[in-house]
Amino acid sequence: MLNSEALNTTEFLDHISLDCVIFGFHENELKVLALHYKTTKEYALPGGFVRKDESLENAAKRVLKQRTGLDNIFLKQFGIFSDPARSNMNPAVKDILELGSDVDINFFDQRFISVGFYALVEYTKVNPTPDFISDSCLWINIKDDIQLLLDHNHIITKALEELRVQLNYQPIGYNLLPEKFTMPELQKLYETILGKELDRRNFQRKILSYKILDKLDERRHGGAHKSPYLYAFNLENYQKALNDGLTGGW
Amino acid sequence: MLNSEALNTTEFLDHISLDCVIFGFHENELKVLALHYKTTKEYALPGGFVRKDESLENAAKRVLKQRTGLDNIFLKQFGIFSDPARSNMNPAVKDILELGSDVDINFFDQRFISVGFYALVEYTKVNPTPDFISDSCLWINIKDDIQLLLDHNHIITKALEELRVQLNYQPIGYNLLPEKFTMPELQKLYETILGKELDRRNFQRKILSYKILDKLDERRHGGAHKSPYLYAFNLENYQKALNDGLTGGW
DNA sequence: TTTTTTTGCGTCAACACGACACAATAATAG
DNA sequence: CTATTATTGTGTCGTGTTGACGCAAAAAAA
Repeated sequence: MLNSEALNTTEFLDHISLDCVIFGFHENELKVLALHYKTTKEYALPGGFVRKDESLENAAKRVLKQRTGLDNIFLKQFGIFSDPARSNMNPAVKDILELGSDVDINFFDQRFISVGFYALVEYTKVNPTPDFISDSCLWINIKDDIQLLLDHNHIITKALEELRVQLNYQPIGYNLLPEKFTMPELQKLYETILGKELDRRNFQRKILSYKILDKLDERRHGGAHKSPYLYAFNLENYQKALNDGLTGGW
Repeated sequence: MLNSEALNTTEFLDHISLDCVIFGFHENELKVLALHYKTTKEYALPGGFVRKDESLENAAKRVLKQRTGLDNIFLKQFGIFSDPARSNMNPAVKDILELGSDVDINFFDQRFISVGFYALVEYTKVNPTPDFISDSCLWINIKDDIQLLLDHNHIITKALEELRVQLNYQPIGYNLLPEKFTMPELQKLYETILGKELDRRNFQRKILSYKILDKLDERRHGGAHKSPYLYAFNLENYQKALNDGLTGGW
């Protein structure tokens, strides 16, 4: 089961790792992609190391591609986790030891400074794929407070804080929702990220004022009650809003 | 001139460096602290490496203390610079070679992933102190477009962008201005960071609405024309605004 | 004493925001 | 087939915020 990434630790820079908080939105819940280790049965964030001729961003994209199958996803570096004690007694080392004597245990047992990235992905497009020390790759619900490896819970908390800040000066949603969606769905996404409820009518007025949505002629049928209109993001204006920011302030 | 930091390269983690963009405000100009190398005569940002038992934040604080003499200054990690090509052909290696054969040239000549921090300091309190490969430590004006080492100009640009973002959801000024200051001085600081002019009266109304300023009974005399009132930051409310954010958005 | 520039304080219309009202739907229950 | 019920589309209204600008007071310099 060992793949080439696991064996050739000499390909990687020492001391530097990265962890990805991959956010997905499904059934009105905010979820994060996690791995479940074969041996210690612990949960962990998908992570990886940096090749000696590779940028951090490319390393993160490589990890994301391997765990989700996706390219071109929204990705942002949001923090660094460098407490010297953070990787002491890393139980994942046990998982790696089980994999055989050809594994460079010295590489995995060193101190790592980990760079945190968060990614926004469309839940249904993800094909969760475990790595060589995991038996599964799965979505965990943020609200479930599942205990993760090392400081990974802390990393998720910090990623969510950054995502909330981002919500205030950038549009969000294109990466998390399907192509067509209803206004209540978009609102639920915002409410879930913010952790609080918003007024339905004021939300619609504000989000429409950004001009990043195209109202379609279609409606979503099948649900009970009045069928809502479908919307799609106007990519041109969305991209402009990403670059210029939304509210401005000064 | 070699200090212990220069000699004991084995104390440091490989591949990881940090660079500090230390902002100061003087004579209505935004400045950045830079080093001037002895041999290559190049300008560079103050930087350093991470001890094997030290967090990145503490390493940055150590560098700041050494270059400015200051403790407890505003410090924020704002980006990582990891392009594999960024430290190729580093001319600073030449500077280090000149310092003698007891220098571990292999340490300095490796690939570095550099973590960027920016700091906000009170100009007059800084005691600029060169390091062992520099003959001077000096303030350079951001507008002067002085050519710096490697990607350091790019790092400054990114730091300034982050500072501008910060301006929109956090108060700024306590770390950059003296204890007492006038409203026009505070406005000039904002205008310099933003790179645009603001309406005097609207600026005052908005900044006062944040309740982070105490208006003093003193005025600044000596300048030509009407003497402006002095203000001081209300530290309690300032700290609250730092934690809670200013405008909110959602 | 006059001039010139800056500062303190204020006004007004346009716009944005929070709270809430009401009619139109659409699946479902009777 | 009709009534029910929860949800959605649209609008209003009072309040607060913002941008643009007016004017008199002040203080050094002419």
